[in-house]
Amino acid sequence: MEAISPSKSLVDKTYGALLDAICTGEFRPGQRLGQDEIAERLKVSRQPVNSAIAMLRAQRFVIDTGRRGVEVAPVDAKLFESIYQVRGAIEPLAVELATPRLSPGSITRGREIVARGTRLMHANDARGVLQADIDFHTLIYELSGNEIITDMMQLNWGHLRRSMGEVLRFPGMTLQVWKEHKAIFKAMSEGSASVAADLMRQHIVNAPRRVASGTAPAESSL
Amino acid sequence: MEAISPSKSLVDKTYGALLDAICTGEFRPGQRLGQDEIAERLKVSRQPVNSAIAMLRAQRFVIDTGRRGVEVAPVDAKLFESIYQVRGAIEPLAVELATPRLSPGSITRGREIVARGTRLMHANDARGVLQADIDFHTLIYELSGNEIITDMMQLNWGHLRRSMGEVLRFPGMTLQVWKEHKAIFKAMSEGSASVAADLMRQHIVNAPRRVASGTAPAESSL
DNA sequence: CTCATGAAATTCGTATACGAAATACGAAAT
DNA sequence: ATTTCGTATTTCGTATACGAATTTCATGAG
Repeated sequence: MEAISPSKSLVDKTYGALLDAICTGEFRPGQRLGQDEIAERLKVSRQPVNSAIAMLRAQRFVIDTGRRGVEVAPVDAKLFESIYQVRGAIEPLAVELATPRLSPGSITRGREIVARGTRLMHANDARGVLQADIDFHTLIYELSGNEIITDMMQLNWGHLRRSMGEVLRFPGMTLQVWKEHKAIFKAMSEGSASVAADLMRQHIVNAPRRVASGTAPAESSL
Repeated sequence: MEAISPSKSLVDKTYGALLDAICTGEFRPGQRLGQDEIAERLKVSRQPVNSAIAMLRAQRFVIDTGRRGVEVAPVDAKLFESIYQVRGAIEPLAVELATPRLSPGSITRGREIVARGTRLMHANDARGVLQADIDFHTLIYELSGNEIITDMMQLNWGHLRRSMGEVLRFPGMTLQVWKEHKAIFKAMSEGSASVAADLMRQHIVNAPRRVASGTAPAESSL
């Protein structure tokens, strides 16, 4: 027998809906979030909306205006940089931990994700590519067996998706990304933990440069 | 004129009270948390309690029983290990980032914390020493200028405080800790970022061993 | 005596209600 | 015309109310 209907609470569903709207850019940075309006749109009462907003505030997806209510946090270049500094430390660790724990099944899964990402990239499906990117890294987090990494990075990907939203219009620039993903996973499959970790380190160093050059070639970058 | 009373919301105050009770061990692991009971004790309605519990659940301080309500999450050795794996990657990074940003004022603050920790340790004030430990590392997080690090580690310290609660009865074992803190901060003050980072790395490697040997000398450790 | 069954009591999730605080708007005074 | 003050309206935070689901306890059958 299986558990029936996960049927999450309205708070969780509201939280998910708001987070998604923020990350996809449906809610613009700086936009004010009115509880009544959200409650009406999602067909729930204000109570779950209030709880969800409290969680989003604790995670810096919305900020207090000091006055009344909250607004969507700005897409902060400084936050983006902070996340990549952290990723530079965490992702190689995740690779190191995950490599000796790879099972045949997870190797298959990883290859599938890489194949899917590569295919969607050639199909210019930017949104699908981003999802595959998230899936690839999340697989490694989970294989690491370190739930703190999984939790932390899931939050961070929420912030990253916001920044990436601006980048989605520049497909093709992710070509190199999936070559690197493939190389990383190959090294992991062969049990070369430290090699894979180094490749991942370089991958994370390269990533923000690609984003910066893709979005604002003239700017001084970050 | 100054701004008066920040006057946090009841949700925040309730969250803080519950988190504190969990971290200090006033609420034992596995203990069921009834909303009515908490609301009555804190003299608030169930509504802020409900919101606060939703946040604590998202942060794994309480877990769903699958049945009714939530209970305090067990103090998990696996979680403890996970946090130290993450700290091993993050703390040296924080030191690297913080070192070139040290101001004369922050150097003074750091020395004060080290002096206080050392003093309280000799006074066998275990709780004060733990607070100084948190203060020391938090200072570095903040000096790093990376708000992601600050946020992540503040959550992790919540979990760590729970494990440490068991260790507080073994003062004296922290003697080496404050020698290392002093050395780390000395290297930082001299601008030797990589040296300080290496010292921090070693500090984090040593820490869980001290805890394990202090609490359960017979056990196989973690 | 043990286990199953059902009703009563708890307790949670969510909706609604209410009071307080802030904003918006208009009128009056300079 | 601009600014200032007062009032009306909006909106949030919190309290209370209500329905659903689960637990508990008692009663009865095996």
